[in-house]
Amino acid sequence: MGKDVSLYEIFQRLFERFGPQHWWPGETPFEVLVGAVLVQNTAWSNVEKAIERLREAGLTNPKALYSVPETELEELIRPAGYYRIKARRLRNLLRFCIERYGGSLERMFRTPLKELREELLSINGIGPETADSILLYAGNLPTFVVDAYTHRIFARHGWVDFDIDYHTLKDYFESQLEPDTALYNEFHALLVKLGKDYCHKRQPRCEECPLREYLPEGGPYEPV
DNA sequence: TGCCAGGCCGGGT
DNA sequence: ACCCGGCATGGC
Repeated sequence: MGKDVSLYEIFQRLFERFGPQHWWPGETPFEVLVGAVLVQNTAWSNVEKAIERLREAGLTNPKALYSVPETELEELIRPAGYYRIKARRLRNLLRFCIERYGGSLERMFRTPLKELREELLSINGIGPETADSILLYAGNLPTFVVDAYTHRIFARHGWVDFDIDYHTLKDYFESQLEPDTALYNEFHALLVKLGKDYCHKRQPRCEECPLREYLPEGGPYEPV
């Protein structure tokens, strides 16, 4: 796997082209945590509207947000889509933060990475990408975030199989890269930028893609 | 108009 | 152990 491509080289290409992305687009660790749930299979533009409503309502910490009745929370986050299931998932996460860490994210993120990751994954509604996004972007802990863009970009180049699972791809990145929070943060952000601009699901625009020289003969691979 | 977006869960084979 | 439908809004 990986076909002798250097991830550092790929990172360098992307960074030269796009520059620093200053991710995650959230002002505080709490907003990042909330955004990680709201963005599940959803465009970020929709999530922004929901976060803005929470901010306007002064719901800026776990206890405050958990005190909001579920049906009211549903209406607040409605622009983010899947609003009923996301309200439930968000409350599952908030309850965990409150019951386990007294509502202090600072305390929560002092927990050893592997241990906290397992705890997050045990919450209904928190899968591997949401957990890793919270750990990396809210907690500054060195865990690599894999998402649909990462998978699509790497599979289309033939660097990994289309049917690779989340943890195998994650482990591939972490085995090739030093455990560096800033690097993981920037790399994932750059992959999302590349994905949005050049690697859409239906119509990739390889002509101007910064990785075009790595394309396989005959264009990008497709799922079998 | 229809397709897509920074997933995840639960029920059915 | 897979496989698949459901969840929902907003932008192009």
